[in-house]
Amino acid sequence: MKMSGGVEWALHCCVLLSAATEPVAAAKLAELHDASPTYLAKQLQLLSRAGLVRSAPGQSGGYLLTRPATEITVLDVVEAIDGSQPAFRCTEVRQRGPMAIPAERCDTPCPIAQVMESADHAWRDSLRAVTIGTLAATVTATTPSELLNSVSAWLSS
Amino acid sequence: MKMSGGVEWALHCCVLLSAATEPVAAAKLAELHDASPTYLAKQLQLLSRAGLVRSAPGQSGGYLLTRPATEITVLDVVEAIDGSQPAFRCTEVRQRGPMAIPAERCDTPCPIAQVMESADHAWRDSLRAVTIGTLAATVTATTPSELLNSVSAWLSS
DNA sequence: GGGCTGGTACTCGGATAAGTTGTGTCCGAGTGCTTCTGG
DNA sequence: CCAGAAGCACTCGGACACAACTTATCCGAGTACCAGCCC
Repeated sequence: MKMSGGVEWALHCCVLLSAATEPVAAAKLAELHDASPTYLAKQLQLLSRAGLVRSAPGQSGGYLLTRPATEITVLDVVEAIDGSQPAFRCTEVRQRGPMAIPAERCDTPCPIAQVMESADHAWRDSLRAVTIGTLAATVTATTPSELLNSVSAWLSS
Repeated sequence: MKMSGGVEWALHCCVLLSAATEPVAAAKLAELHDASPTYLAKQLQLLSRAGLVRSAPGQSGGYLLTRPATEITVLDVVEAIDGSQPAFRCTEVRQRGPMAIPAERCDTPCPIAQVMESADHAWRDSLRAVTIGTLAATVTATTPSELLNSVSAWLSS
């Protein structure tokens, strides 16, 4: 039960991109977060496939959000990186072994799977309630403005 | 983001053990669930270490629940098998890279970690709300009594 | 006949190998900027 | 001086190795039951 480590980097990138007006190259994002440039590039490609960011090729290219940050939920990013499949997958143990229950008598779903699905929904709802915009607002509120300015200045360099 | 497959087997075993009065051997549980005997044995050992089940050695030994099924939550089983660590672990990206924020200025927790922790709590709360007893009651209510009887008869054989 | 002792067969427990998924990396295709040349 | 086109440097994109973890397995230690023996 371990989430991909790339999720954290992807979220940080999205928060940063929400404050950027020009495309930011993957290499810059990687250097800023002290991450593997090539590996973070892979995560950005996943975000691009999910339609959350748009890549701008060329010399002064990079990545940019496709939507306003307030319309991108944390769940969107998590599912883009980590996949949208639930953590628990019922293998229908009931229908296996010497005491197997025939499939036609399994009209009700396995209660274990139900519990897991319910928990998964609760988790996803919690992540869906927060947007990248919310995160960015919290960051700007709790970080000294001088630091924010130095970061944007570093990005332009 | 994938949970250990052993969780499902462990939960099924606990539900079955909640209805057992005599110790049930790991080999029987494995055969009933059509699982690897040795691998399921490992899961049972994890449950034993967590104090959820008690092993009875000897010729007619096996496993038995240590507490009433109504006092064992699904979360207990999940954490016993899959570990109690949260799926997301904050690596404090803020304190890394050229624009690192000094640790002494990080008085507020990373908002990303906060969101993830909140979602994790929601997930755990959902799993904690259901006990093995609840699951067992659902199973007995939705399964024909003849099948339940044949299972207990098979266990005694 | 009852109690004790030794043997045995069964159980669990930890230490030990393969498969699969994440992690990290590399090089090729494509595009926008720059510069040089010609009018 | 301006327009056009070629060159170039930078970008992203997908295909390729490495590592960690989950999965699966084996063999050894320990214990309750059972049979035999002694009292």
